[in-house]
Amino acid sequence: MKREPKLLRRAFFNRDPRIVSPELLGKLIVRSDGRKKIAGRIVEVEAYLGADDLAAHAAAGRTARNAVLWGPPGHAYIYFIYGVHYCLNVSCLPDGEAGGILIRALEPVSGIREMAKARELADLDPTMPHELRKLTSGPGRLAEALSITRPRDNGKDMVAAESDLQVMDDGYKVEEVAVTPRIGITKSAELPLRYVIAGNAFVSGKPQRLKPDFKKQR
DNA sequence: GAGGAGATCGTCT
DNA sequence: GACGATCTCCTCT
Repeated sequence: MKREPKLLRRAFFNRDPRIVSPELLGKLIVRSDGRKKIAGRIVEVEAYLGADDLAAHAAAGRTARNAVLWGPPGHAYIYFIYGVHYCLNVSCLPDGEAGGILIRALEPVSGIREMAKARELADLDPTMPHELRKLTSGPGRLAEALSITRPRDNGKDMVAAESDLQVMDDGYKVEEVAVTPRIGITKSAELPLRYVIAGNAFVSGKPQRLKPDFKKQR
């Protein structure tokens, strides 16, 4: 099933975020740190649109802060929030049109020790599922785990071969996508623009109660 | 287990 | 000068 990860093409992101979001689930975010690869599988995203979407940073028009959202597709838009956290988005749509996808949660795939160190959870036990969740189950958490910051990564091309922050496809197939309203916003809060891999344990928020018929996934 | 508050700063009004 | 696409810790039940 899975194969050697391949870089996504820019054309993948040159579409409406609502189209790209569900397809982005199951792909890998890969941080190259020297020889080390730190990777996580995308299990939760939110689409943010342009002027019509009041919750989007692009809604107020183009500013120095959100310029990446208006630029070419496949680039990293990193913003700083609550004076504490960074969050990672990938720009969508062609140069001149605003749109992006917030990466809200990852399932750790490789470099778990490095993630734990970056999160200052050095004594975390990677064999305990509820401990692993603390690494990347939330936008602020995953940015910290991958050492993503605005000064370092904003505007970075995520589909360039030489980039140290990339989006890749290893052939993983998502079985079921669930769609819900977005989290933590007040404007346009009713729009169903949050996409998650149904039943995945690394989705942010309170751990989902597993249904009795839930088949443990591999 | 649930709920609330504090942290802390860039960005825009 | 206000506030935000969040997380953690603390208190109360």
